[in-house]
Amino acid sequence: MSEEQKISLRDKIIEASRNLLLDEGYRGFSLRKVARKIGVSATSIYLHFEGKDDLIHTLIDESIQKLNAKLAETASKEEDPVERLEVLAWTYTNFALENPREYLIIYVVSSDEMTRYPKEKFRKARQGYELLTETIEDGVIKGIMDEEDPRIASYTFWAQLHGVMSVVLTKRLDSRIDQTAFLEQAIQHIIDGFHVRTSVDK
Amino acid sequence: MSEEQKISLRDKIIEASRNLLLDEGYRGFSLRKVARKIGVSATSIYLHFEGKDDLIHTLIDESIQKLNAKLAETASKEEDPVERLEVLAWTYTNFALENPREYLIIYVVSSDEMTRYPKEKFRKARQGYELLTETIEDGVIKGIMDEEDPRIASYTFWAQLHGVMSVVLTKRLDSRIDQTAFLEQAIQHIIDGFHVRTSVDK
DNA sequence: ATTGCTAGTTAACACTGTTAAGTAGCATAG
DNA sequence: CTATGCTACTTAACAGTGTTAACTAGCAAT
Repeated sequence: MSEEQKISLRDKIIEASRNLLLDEGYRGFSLRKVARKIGVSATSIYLHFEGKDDLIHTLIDESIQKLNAKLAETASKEEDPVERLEVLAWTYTNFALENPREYLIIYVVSSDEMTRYPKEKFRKARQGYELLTETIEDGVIKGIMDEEDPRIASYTFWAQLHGVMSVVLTKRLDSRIDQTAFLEQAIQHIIDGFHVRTSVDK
Repeated sequence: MSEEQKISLRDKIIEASRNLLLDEGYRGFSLRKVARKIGVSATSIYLHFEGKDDLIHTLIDESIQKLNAKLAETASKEEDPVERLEVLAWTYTNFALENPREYLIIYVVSSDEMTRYPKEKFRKARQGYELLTETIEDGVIKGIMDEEDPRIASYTFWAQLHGVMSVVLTKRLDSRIDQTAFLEQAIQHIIDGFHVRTSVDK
C-alpha cells in the first residue's frame, strides 16, 4: 500500500507535469501549479525529484525512450539498409507529427535545459542514434552506401531530420508551403543524399 | 541631448541584455538583473520595450539581421549556383561558430519564444531564406540542380544546416566525434544532395 | 509506551514580471 | 515669474516563482 502510493504520487507528478508543460509551454510551467493540480504541497515534489530541472529532465528522458522504442521496433522489420533508413526517417517524422508535444518536450524544452542534462541520461538517449549508425554501417558493408564515417553520417542524418521537423513544429515554415509536401520532399532529399550514387538509371 | 540619451538608454538595455542572456542563458536572464547592471530601475525597461518578450524578440531580430547581412554579402560574390550554395552554407556555419551566442539567441532562445514572435519581424527575418530560394531557382534554370519546388528545397537546405549546427552547438555531439570533421562532412553531404545527379564521373 | 522513520506539511527567503501611482526636471505659455 | 504640462524616470505593490529549513501527523518496531 505504501509502496503503491509512493509510486502513485511520483507518477501523478509526472503526468501532471507533462500536461502542464504541453498546455502552457515551458514558460507557463511551474512546480507550484503542478502541485496545485494534484492537490499536494509544492515541496512534496522534492520528495521524488531533486528540483525543477530534475523533473523536466525526467520528462525529456521518458519521451526519448518512447521514441527510441518505436525506432527500434521499426528497424527490426526491415532488412535492406536504404529501406531501413527510409522507414526510420518516417517513424521519426510520424512520431513527431503524432506526438508533437512529446517531441517538443525532447527538443524545444531542452535547448537551454540541455547544459544541465545529466550524462547518465544522455547515454541512454543515444540508443536511437546507435541504431542509425548500425544501419549505415550495414549499408556501407553491402556497398549500397559510401559514407566515410558511419558515425558522423548517422549524426548528419539525424541532424537533418531534426532540422526539418523543428522547422515544421516551431511554425517557421512559410504559410504558402504545404507541410506534407515539404516533409515528403525534404525526407526524400535526405534519403537520396545517403544512397550511393549509381552511374546508371537513365 | 535628450534625443541622444533616449537612444542611449535603449541601447544600453539591449547591450546589457545580450550580454546577460549569453552569459547566464535564458534561465538566468531577468529584467531586474539587466536594470541593475546599467544602474536603472527595472521598470525603466518598460519605457523602451513592451516587456520581457518584446526585449528578447528585439535581440533575436537583430541577430537575424546580422546573419542575413553576411549571407547577402557572400551571395553577391559568387555566380555559380552550386558554388554559391556552398559559400552560403559556410557563411551560415561560420557565423554560428564565430558568434555561437548570437546564433543561439536566434534559435535556442526562440523555441518557446517563437509562438509569441510577431509576424512583422518574422517577415523581415525571411530575407536570408529568399536568397537561398533564388540561388536554387537559378540552379534549376541553368540545369545544374533538379529541384521540383525551389521554395521547398530552400527550406530543406536551411533546415538541414540548422539541424547540423544545433547538434554541434547544443553539445549533443558525441564527444568521440571531431566537430570540424563532422561539420565538413555534413555540409558536403548536404551540398551533394542538391547537386544534380550526373550519370558520369567514374 | 517510546523511539524512529516515512511522507508529507507550513513558513520563510530571495527572487521574478508587470502595473499603478508618484515625482524630479525641464520647456513652454500666460 | 508663476503655472501647466510633458518627459524620463522612480518607488511601492501584487501575485507569482524555486528552494530550503524546520515541523508534524501516522505508522512500525523495539
